[in-house]
Amino acid sequence: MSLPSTYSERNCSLARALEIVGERWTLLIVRDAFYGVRRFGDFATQLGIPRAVLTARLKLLVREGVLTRDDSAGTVEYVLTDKGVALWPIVRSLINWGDDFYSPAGVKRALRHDADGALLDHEGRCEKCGELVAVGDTRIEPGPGFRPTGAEVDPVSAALNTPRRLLEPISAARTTPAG
Amino acid sequence: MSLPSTYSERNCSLARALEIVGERWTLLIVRDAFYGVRRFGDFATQLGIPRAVLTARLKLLVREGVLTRDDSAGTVEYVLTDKGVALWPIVRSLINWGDDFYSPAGVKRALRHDADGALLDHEGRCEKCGELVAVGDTRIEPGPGFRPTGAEVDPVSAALNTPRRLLEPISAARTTPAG
DNA sequence: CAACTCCGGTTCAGTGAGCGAACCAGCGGA
DNA sequence: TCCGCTGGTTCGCTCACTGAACCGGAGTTG
Repeated sequence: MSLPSTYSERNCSLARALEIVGERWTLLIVRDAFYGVRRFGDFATQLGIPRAVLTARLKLLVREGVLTRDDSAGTVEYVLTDKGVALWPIVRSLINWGDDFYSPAGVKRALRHDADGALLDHEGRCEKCGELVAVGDTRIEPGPGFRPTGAEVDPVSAALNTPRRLLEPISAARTTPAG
Repeated sequence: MSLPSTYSERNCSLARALEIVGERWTLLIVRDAFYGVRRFGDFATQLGIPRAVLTARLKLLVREGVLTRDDSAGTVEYVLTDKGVALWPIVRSLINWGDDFYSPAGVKRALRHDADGALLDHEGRCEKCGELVAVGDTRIEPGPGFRPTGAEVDPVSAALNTPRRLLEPISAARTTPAG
């Protein structure tokens, strides 16, 4: 959020957190990272974000240790660190609030415990086994409020609208097209 | 966040939520509302936000049903609605993340179950009784990471740095000064 | 009733961030 | 050698944020 560095209320961790993830687009980038997006171009097309802004946000997130920039595999990959994964409760509660108040037809994307397929409650617990479900054990899939746009021919969008586990890279969907 | 209204990814409740609470300053205003701030001038001085921006944010939050503007008591009061109180998990998880990664000396403000004085865990449960603590039953007080700035002579700041329950208005602290 | 104060705003010029579209460079194949 | 893919950078334009001054109604005081 780049509040003035002489920000008066240093004693609030909320302000500190917002300096990192409070800027425009940043949490949407993080969300896509949870969904498995890892490549610059995929973030750009999925979000429709200006590429210069995307560059700036990715740089900030890497500098702050939320993402790592992995260059070793020939293609650049941006992957969530543990610190980034720790943002999941924030992302989840924002999704829940949006679903509760702006999606009368039901949740747009349902979160399930991958092990037993049961839905998660608002605290992130499995409604069947009561377990606190880890991010990697969470499956996401279109819910009753989902509205297919019909124009998702690109493999990345198609992969994102298919039931899959969080953090699982979608790169596979690109290199091995569905057809 | 005022994403372009033709925002491509309508199927994400996160984007919808960020259109309301993702703009600069908005979540800080909501946080202060949880802390008991209700008056225009108090928001302005506590946050150091430009008054024109504060006007715009309050208007948006009232229009969206997060706050109500109560004019009946002679003075204008902005109070959280149920929809606004439902933002608490978002605010709490942001505070937790900020404390975890940017406050090595410990939490800046501790959240406790007012009934038994025990701390809350990251899910908002009382560590002693295990109960999911409602917002109004939460007490907030300076924690080990708190750094007194020493210059808080105004009664509002003083009240905010004193153990007190969430949502309890600080108006009392203004009309009945401590001395 | 006039002067003063408090308070919730509005106005306004200056600036910086976001925007979109074009451009650039390295690399791997054909 | 040419081509296309990919991860960026460059560059005007616009618009929201900034800070400081100003405004007007409601008490209140002499």
